[in-house]
Amino acid sequence: MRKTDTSCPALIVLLGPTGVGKTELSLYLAEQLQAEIISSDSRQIYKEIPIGTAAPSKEQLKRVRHHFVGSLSIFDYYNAAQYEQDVLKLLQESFQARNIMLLSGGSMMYIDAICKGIDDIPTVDNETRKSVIDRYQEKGLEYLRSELRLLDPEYYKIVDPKNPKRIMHALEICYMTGRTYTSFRTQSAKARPFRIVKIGLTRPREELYAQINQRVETMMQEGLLEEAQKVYPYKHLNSLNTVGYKELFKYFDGEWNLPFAIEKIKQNTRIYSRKQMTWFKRDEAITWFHPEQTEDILRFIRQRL
RNA sequence: GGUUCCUUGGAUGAGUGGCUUAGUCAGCGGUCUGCAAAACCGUGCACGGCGGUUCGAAUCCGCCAGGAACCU
Repeated sequence: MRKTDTSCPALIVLLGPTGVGKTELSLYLAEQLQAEIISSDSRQIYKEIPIGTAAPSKEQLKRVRHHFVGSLSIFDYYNAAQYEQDVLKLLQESFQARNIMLLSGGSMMYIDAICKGIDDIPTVDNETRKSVIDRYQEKGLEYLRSELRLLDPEYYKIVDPKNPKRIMHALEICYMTGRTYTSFRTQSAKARPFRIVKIGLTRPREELYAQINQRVETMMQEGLLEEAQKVYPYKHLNSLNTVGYKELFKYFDGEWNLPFAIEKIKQNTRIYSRKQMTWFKRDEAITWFHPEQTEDILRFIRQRL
């Protein structure tokens, strides 16, 4: 019954750790399925850093229409909730002309934002953000915790007590809205007006690591160093708190030599890929394939359309 | 040839005669609802070799091996 329900459009989600081979496969699938690609990559979205984020090349972008690749500047503020809104809006329009779209990427939280939704929490304004950061720096984590215990005892009980980011965010919301952070948390997935088919790409660890190491070498040949040099003056930006850049910034700072920095890029990319797998593993809706099983994947998708 | 010093887990690096033996990084596992390629948590692995002293040594002594500095 479900497989013949063509009235409901489908979003194919192609996910997996960095370097596993999503980009190439996504092009093939999109062509076969006549779909457009929505990138779900929190860094490829910035136009100034295509090399180090392994964004699709100009040629690849020509083959299939892409969205959210190079569409922002590193100076823009962006987050998963905005991404959710933007993609939902795009999907609504796209599904009028076609029945299938392909979401491809590895940013765990961005993918979940589309598939499950994010709670409706107001965006934190700059003053609030700054004041909370200041308090943290002046008075420390312990102080923030005691504040949270007062303002939102319920969240205080479950929050990771050593993670400043989580505590600060909860406080930002409390200060800004005068309500508890808990009151915004629904902890439930939102319904979507389209079907979601999740395909995970994976490969044996040695294989993935070899691929990652190789890709870093390629990036260097393609000019990663120059690209990093250009954005070096803005290294404090969150968008540049990114593997491949933060290591080269240390090289520019004179802290590391270049070969060491390159090794670190490889290592940190491997670490990142592992974290991605940790996140994806618990999602039982994902069907896993090796990236070379292209025909199996295509068949799998078609069975569900 | 002589004198002195060093030798700790994959890397780095503290340390004390016993109180199960640091820390950091990597490795491995995990958390995750607003900067997420972020932030955070958990965890295996050792005291160069052989003897001796001692109730007990990685910590003291001897010899051996490897390394460093200085002297003739």
